[in-house]
Amino acid sequence: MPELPEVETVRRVLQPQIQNYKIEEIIVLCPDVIKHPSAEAFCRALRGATVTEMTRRGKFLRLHLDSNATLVLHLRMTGQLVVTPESFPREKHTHVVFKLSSGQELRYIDVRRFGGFWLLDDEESASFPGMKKLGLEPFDPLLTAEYLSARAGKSRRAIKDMLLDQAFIAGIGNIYADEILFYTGIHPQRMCREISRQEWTLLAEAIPYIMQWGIDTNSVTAEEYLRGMGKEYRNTPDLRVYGRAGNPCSNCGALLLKVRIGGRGSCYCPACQK
DNA sequence: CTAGCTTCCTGATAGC
DNA sequence: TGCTATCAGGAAGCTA
Repeated sequence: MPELPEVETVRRVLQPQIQNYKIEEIIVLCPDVIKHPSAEAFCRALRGATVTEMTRRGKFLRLHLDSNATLVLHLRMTGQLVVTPESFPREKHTHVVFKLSSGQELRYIDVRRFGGFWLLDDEESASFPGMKKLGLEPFDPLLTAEYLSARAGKSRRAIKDMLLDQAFIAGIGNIYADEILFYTGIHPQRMCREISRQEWTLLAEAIPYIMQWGIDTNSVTAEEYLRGMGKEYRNTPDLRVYGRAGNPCSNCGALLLKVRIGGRGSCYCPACQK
């Protein structure tokens, strides 16, 4: 599932391939993925618009247009966004195709169809519920031990659950939440109110560090990205705990455990994480 | 405020 | 081989 580092990778790869090109035609193969407005109005409003910039906020991607509107996209679990030559065979779960003035196609592929698009005018953008309540970006200098403990320090929620809360910090998903907690030596089930000042400081440092590490290890060329059809943008071999339950901890050799926290599988080292 | 559940969806995998 | 059951999960919406 794409989290902030993967979404950032998509942005970096695709921005040069869509920036300053016009969307000449839109083909909606599965109207379900158009969340706002209707598929018809979506196509009508987008046709002829030029993409001026591509940005990211949390796990959302935004295509800024020259028409005072923004195309917002969330990949959720299995969404993929790729730019391909027109002649490329269409993947099975291709739901939207944007024909660009470059002659290429921007395609949205999503096996589980959890993701989707919102086309918002400036007014709607400002009040868009999905983005309005997002917390700080991991790289925001305001993300300090003070911010973290002020926002979460009194909560009885598990720290793992809190890290996944997009209103707390934007962009952390299940994989990197586990990695951040392993890095800081904090047990995922610890209540936020039991987290010490020193540990909040550690978290404030680990959150941007692990996110940057994710971006760095995910780095791919446009060719590699296209070869994987927008999937091969993550280097999982380097993950320390996620998906490794039952295997020895890379730090101490103890067997990694898996528990459910807030309905999500959580891997951790019982020896390294207190 | 919070915990806990359900919903959306398909593919991979396990068990028989 | 082929069936069914289970699981994976981001985020919203709901109840208690």
